[in-house]
This record gives sequence, structure tokens and C-alpha cells, in this order.
Amino acid sequence: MLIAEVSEKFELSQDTLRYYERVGLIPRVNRKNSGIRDYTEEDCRWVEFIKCMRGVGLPVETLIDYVRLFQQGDETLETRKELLVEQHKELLIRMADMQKVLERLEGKIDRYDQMIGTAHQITGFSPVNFVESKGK
Amino acid sequence: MLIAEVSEKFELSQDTLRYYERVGLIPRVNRKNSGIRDYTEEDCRWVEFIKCMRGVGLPVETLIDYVRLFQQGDETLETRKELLVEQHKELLIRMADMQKVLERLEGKIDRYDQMIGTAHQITGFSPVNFVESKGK
DNA sequence: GCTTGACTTGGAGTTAACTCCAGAGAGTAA
DNA sequence: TTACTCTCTGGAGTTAACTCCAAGTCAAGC
Repeated sequence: MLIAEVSEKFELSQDTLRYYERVGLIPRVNRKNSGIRDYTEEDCRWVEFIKCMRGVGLPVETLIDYVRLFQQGDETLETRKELLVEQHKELLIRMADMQKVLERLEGKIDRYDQMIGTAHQITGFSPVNFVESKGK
Repeated sequence: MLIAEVSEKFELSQDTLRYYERVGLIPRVNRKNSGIRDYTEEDCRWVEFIKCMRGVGLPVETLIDYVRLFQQGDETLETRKELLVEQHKELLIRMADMQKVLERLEGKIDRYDQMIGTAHQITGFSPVNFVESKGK
């Protein structure tokens, strides 16, 4: 598979694909005689995996570590697992934070709805204290 | 309240607090005669709010818009609400993505557990296909 | 009056993660 | 052969969001 096809398939620019390979986010892709990249199915799976993980913000550094460990073979199974467990933990924390913000936004939106509904009656009422001061 | 106290209280560097104000992430803080910032409770609430929103990745640009709209008064209530609704929507999307990744990581971790448990029996078994090829 | 420490401003520097570019080579089409 | 298209590499440039720095001000303590 040529880089143009992989780029199309995963909606990643060719530059990004080359960058991923250069920094070690995916293992080195084989070249044809002419030096042109020829992506295998396996390569594509790596691309998809990395795109997915980057998509939710796993750090490039960490993913590079994972790929490096992977290439070192079975001795690193434990370490790789621990790396994944750590990332799983981080994700959980971030999702909990987001859940909190989600609820906070909902509260704020509700209050805006109320204010908009009665906006003409209560002129001079400061939105500052009403909206911002709740749940300091 | 002095900048040092606010910095301490919210665990944001003084530079970050000044930066937030400079770019409009929080409204302008009043100064004493000597020119030194004197944060009110209201200012602190803004700092907390912005820290919280930035913490889950809402873009600086968007939050600046929100603050700007806020300062324009009641005419922007509707717009502000829409902005919050949009961010709420985005958060939901991101959380759904993260949920998927969470499950994917769990699957991967399970497979690593299996492999580690039987690592001595199955020598020569390639982790590449076993771990990476599932659920292409 | 002088030193010290916290604060000010404007502007430059940093970091992460791409993104773009110049110059060159290979393969195909006329 | 010439032109065109796709790709290559190494390196420079960009963007977002801080982070650091130099030079200066001010209030308090000695």
C-alpha cells in the first residue's frame, strides 16, 4: 500500500505518516527498491492504533516508548502491560474530570435558560453573581 | 488578594495568572495605587472557572470569547449559552472516544495478562499478531 | 537613606506535535 | 527524450499555550 492510500484511508496527511514513522510512533515501514514506502496490513494496524490513541491525547512520548518496547520482544511484555495500565488509569482520571465539567456546564446552561426566559422582567439583574457565583 | 496568594490557592504560576489576564481568559483585575493586582472574590471565581475548563481542554480561544461576551452584558446571554452548549457537545464526543479507548486498553491488558501467565510455555509465539491484530 | 523582596510590564523563549518546503529520484505517458 | 506525477529526505516553520527574563517600581525594615 502506498502512502497516498494509507493517508486517504486513515485521514492522516502523508507528512504526519512520515513524521509518525520518523519519531518512532510506528515501526519502520519497508521500502520498495525505489525507496518508496510499501505499507503492509500490519503497518496499517499500527497506524490505526496510534491514530486512535493520539486521538484521545495519549502523549507521543509514551506511545513511542510502547512501540520501542514492543520491538524489543517478549522480555518487555510486563513493562508494556504496565504502561497500558498506567495510561488506562490516566484516562479514567481525565474522564472523571470531564464528567464534572459536563455537569457543571449543564448547570450553567440551565441557569442561562432561566435567565433568557425571564430576561425582560428582571432587567438590571447582574448575570455575574447569578451565573458565576454558584458552586464557587 | 495578592497574586502570590491566588497562585498558591489555585496552583497556577503567577506567570500563568498574568497570562490569563493578558489574553482575556479572565476579566481585568483591579490594581492598587502602586499598580499591584488586588484579586477580588469574583476574580478568584473566574480563575477557578478557567482553570477548571482549561483542565479538560476547552480551547483558550473559546474561553476568551466567552469572557468577552460576558463583559458585553445581557445582550449576549443567548450567544453565551450556545457557546456552552457547543462545548458540552464537544465534551460528550471526546468522552465517547475515550470510553472506546478505555475498553480497547482493557482488552489489550487482558491479553497481556494471558500472555504473561503462559509466557514460558508458548515460546516463539509472536506477540505482534496476538496483541496487535485483534479487532483491526 | 539604603537594601530587600514582591510586584510590574513588554517581549522573548520553550515545548509538543505537527506541517511545510526544497531539491532530487523513479516510473509512466506522449 | 521530455514532461508529469508521486514519492523521498533533511530540515525549517508553525501553532497553542504557556514560561521565562530583564529592567523598573514600590513599600517595609534597618
